[in-house]
Amino acid sequence: LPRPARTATARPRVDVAAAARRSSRPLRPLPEEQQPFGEPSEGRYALSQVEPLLRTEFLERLDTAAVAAAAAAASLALLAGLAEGAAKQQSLEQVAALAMRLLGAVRLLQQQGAGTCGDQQAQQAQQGAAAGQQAAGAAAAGGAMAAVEAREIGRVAGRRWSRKALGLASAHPLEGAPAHPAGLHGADCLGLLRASLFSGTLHPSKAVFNAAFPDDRAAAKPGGSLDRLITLYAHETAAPGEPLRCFDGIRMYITGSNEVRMSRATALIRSLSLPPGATRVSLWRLPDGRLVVSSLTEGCGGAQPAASGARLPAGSSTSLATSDADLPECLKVTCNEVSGTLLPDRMVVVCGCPSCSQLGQGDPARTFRPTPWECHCGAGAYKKWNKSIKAVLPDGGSMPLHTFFLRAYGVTFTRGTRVRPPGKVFGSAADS
DNA sequence: GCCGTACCGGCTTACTAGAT
DNA sequence: ATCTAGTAAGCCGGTACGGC
Repeated sequence: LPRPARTATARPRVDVAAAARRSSRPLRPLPEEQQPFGEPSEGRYALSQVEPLLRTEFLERLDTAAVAAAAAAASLALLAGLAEGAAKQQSLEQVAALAMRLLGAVRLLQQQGAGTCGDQQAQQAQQGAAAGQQAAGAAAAGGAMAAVEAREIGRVAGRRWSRKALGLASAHPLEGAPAHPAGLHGADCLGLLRASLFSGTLHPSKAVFNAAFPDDRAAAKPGGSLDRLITLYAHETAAPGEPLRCFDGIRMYITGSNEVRMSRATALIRSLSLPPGATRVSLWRLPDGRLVVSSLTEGCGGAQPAASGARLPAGSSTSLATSDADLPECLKVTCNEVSGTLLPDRMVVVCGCPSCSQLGQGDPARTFRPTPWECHCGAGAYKKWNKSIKAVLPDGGSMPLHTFFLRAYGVTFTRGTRVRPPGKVFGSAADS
C-alpha cells in the first residue's frame, strides 16, 4: 500500500484523551446490525475460521505476521482506535478476533458507501479491508505459502502492529551497576541523557535539567522560554592525557511540548565512541562547575543497596547481585491469582493460566513481558507490574516483585531501552 | 495508622516525518 | 545530513478508598 501523503496541515490528529478512555473501557460487541458474520457467506467462512486456527497447533507453523497483518489492516480502518485499545488489554487471540470483526465492519462500511466518512478515510478503509481480507484468507488457508503471503501483506500494511502491538518485542535487560568514571574525580553525577546520534540531539529529563541548570527552572516551565547556547565537555577515556574536550555552541531549547533538548551535539556524541546501540550517556558536574558528558552510564541511578534491616525471604540469596548471572534462572510468580514463571534473564513470564497451560511449554504465545502479562491476568489497570506481580516465597507467602528483588538481591528494575529493528520497516522494497 | 488496591494525570522515551 | 517537533506506548507518582 502506498504511504499516504502527510503534510503539516493534513497531519492526522489523534484525540489521546478519547483514545485512553476507549482503551480503558471493556470491549463491547458491535450492534447486531453491524455484526459482520451474522449470516453465512463465503467471506464469512474465510474470516471466521481464523480464530479457531489460532488455538490449534497450526499456530506454531503459521507466522504471527498473518495475525499482525489482519490487525494492521484494522489499524488502517476507521475503527483502529478500538483495536489499539484491545491490543493493550487483550490477548493475541482476542486482538485477532477483534481485528476480524473490525474488518467485517469496514466491509459493511464499504457496502454502505462509506457513510459520513471523508474521501481519504473511505479510501483508507477500503485499503484496510482489502489487505485484511487477503491476510485473513491466507491465515485461514494455512500452509507455508499462505504464511509467506501473509507476512508480505503484514510487511506492507503492518506498521507498528507487527511486533509492538502484539507483544513480540525483545525483553528489557536489567541495567546499571554503581561505578564512577575514572578521570572525573570529585564530579557529581547529575543523571542520564538520551543521546540521539541520528539527530545529533541530547535529551535531558526534567530532573537532570533541573540538576544541571537550577537557574533555568522557571524558563523551562510551561509558558517559559529557553533558547541559548551552552558549553559541554566530553569525557574521553581514550585520551587520558587530555580527558576533557570542549564543545561549545550547543543549543539548548524547549519544544512546544515543554521538553528540554540540546541540539547541535553531533560532534560531541561522536567523540564519545558509544558502543553500538547505546543511547544513554551520563552528565557530570565538576567542582569548577563545568558540565561533562561521559559515555559511561554507570553510577547514575542503577542498582540500589538492600534495605537496611530488611528480612530476606527464606531460601533466597544473601549476597547482592552484581550481574544478571547472579539472579535466579526462574522464579514462581503470581498476578491476580494467576500463576506463572518469571525468567529474569529475559525478563519475561511464562503464563500458567488454564488457557495457556494447554499450549506447549516453549510456546511463544504463553510468554509475556511483565506489563502484557499483568493485562493478561486482568490487572492491566493497575499499571504497576512490579507490584501487582508477586514472587511466590518458599513458605507459600508472596511479596511484590520489586520488594523481593530489592531485599533478596539488592537490585531493582529500570526502564529498558526499546530495541530498534534493523533496517527501515516501512520503506520501499529496495531499502535494507 | 497501616497496607493493599485502584485509578488518573502526566512524564519519559522511542520513533518518525517534514523542514532546512 | 541535520534540525525540529509531533505522536504514541509505556508506566510512574500521587491520591483516594476500603479493610484490618
